[in-house]
Amino acid sequence: MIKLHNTKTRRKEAFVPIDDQNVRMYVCGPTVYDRAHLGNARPVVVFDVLYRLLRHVYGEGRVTYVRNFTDVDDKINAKAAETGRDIREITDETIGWYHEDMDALGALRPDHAPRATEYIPPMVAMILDLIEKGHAYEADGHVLFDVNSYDAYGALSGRKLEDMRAGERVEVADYKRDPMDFVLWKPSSGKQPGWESPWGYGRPGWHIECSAMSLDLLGESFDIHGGGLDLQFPHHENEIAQSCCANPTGDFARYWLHNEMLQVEGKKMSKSLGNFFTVRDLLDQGVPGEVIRFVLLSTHYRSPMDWTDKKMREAEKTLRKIAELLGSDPLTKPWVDLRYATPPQEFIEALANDLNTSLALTLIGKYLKNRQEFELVGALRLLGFFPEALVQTFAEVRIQTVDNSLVSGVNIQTRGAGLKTDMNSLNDLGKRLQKIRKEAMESGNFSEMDALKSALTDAGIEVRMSKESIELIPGVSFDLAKLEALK
RNA sequence: GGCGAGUUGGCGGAGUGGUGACGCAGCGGAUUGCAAAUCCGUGUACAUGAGUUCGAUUCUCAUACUCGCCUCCA
Repeated sequence: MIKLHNTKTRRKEAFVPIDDQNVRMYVCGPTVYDRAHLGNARPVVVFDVLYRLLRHVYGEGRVTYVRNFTDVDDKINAKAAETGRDIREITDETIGWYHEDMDALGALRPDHAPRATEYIPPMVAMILDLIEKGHAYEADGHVLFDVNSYDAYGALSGRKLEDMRAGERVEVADYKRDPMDFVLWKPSSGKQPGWESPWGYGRPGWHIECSAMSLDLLGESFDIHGGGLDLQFPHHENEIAQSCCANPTGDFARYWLHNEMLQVEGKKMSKSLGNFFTVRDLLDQGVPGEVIRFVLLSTHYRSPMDWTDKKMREAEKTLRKIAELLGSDPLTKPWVDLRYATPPQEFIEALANDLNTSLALTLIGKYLKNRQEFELVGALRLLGFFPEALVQTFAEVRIQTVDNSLVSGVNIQTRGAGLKTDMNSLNDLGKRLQKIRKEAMESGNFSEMDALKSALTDAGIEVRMSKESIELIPGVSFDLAKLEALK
C-alpha cells in the first residue's frame, strides 16, 4: 500500500491507481535553454524514486511516466537572440545535456519525453475547444483563459481570486478581462518562433502544453502529477483550469505531488547570490552522480533541502563504505547470490510511506553496518543505486605490505575499473610511503613520513595505515595535479 | 500584501499520544610510532505560552522566529 501526500487535499492518502495495469504519472520537465541546475535535479530524482517504486509494486511494464520538454519559451528566444544561434540547435543541445546529466544521477528516462513543439496542433485544438465552451476569449491577437469561468480556480494552491486581484506586483495588460486571466496563445513577430493558427501567426502560452500532452499520452484522467512546489501556482493551477474545462468528464490528475525547494548552504540558490551551480558543474568537479543522488534523497521531498558540502562529504563516505563491502573479496564473505537480491519489506514500506527516502537511507546504513549484503543490494537497486557502479566509482587502490615469517613483500590491489587516475603514480607513492615508513620505524624518526602523508592528504587521498597494510584512497576532492607535484 | 511550509540534541535528520531512531561530530575504551581507519561503549533535544488528555515532542489555538512561492532562475 503506497501512501502519498496529495497537495489537492493537503493530506496523506492511500494511492489507488485508476488502472493498476497502467499507472500513469506526469511530471513537469525543464525549459531547455541551459544546463540543468541542482534545483532542477531534485524533482527528477524524487520522481525517479516514485517511478521505481511504482514499477516495483505494479510491474515494470505497467507504469507510464511522461516528462515534457518545454522548447518554446521566451527564455529560449532570449538565448537565441543573445548568441545568434538557431532555436532548434539550442533546444536540441540542451535536451542532450539534460539527458546526460540526469542519467549521471541514476534517473531512469521517462517512457515519453515529448517536446512542446511536437504538440502545436493539439494545443491549438484544445484552445479552440476552450473558446467554444466559453472558457477562453480572443483579445488583441492573444487568446486568454477566463479564470472567472472556472469556479474551482485556485483550489490547488488555496488561493481565492478575490485575494489575488493583483496588479500590485505586475502591470496588467489592458486586454485582459481579469488580471488573473492567463495566456493560451500569443502573437509572434520577427525572429520569434511561431505557427499559423486561427488567431494568426503566434505561439502557445506556457501552460497549455502540459494539458495537451498529458491528454494525448495519459488520457483525460490519470494518477499522478508531479513537479516543484514553485509550479503549484500558477502553472499547475492553470493546467487544471484548462484541462478540466476542456474535458469536464475527466478528473485530470488525481494525486498532486510537489517537492520543496532546494537551498545551498542555507540560502536560496540564485544567480544574484552567486551560489548557483549546475549538475554538470558538480560532476565536472569529480563529484560522482551517486553522491548527488544520495544527498538529494537524504531529506524528505516535502521539506526544504539544504545542499551543503558537509552532506556531500558524508554521503561520499557512506557510499565508499558500501562499495568497500560489496567490492571486497567474495571468498571472505558468506555465500550470497546478489542477482536475486530483493529489497526488504521494511525498506519498501519506508518508501511507500510518502517516499520516506531519508528513512530508507537510514535502513541502508543499517544493512551496511550489519553486513546484510542481500538486503543492502536489494534496497540500493530500488533506490536507484547500482552496486556494480558503486564499486567502480569508489574504486580504491590498496597498497598492502606483507611481512610475516612466511612472506615479505608488497601486494597491490585495485578494485573496480572506474578509477580515473594515474595508477602508476599512486602505486609508486604507496611503495615510497611504505619504504619510508619501514625506515622510520627503525630509526624512530617519523618526520619525513608525516610530511609525505600530509601531502597525500592535501591532494585528496585518504591514507589508512595499519600494522599490515597501507591503503591509499583517492576521494572526491582528489587532485591529480597536486599528486604530480609530489613526484 | 496574498498563500504555504517549518521550528527535534553541537550539526544533519526520521518518527511517535505513554520505554525519546539513526548518521556525523564529541567523550571513554581496544588497537596504534602518533594519528587515521576499524570495533565496543556513552551523554545532551522535541521554539514559547495556553488548552484537550490519566498522560503531548506528537492533537488544538495563540505568539515569536525562519524559510519558500506569488518575480528572471525549479
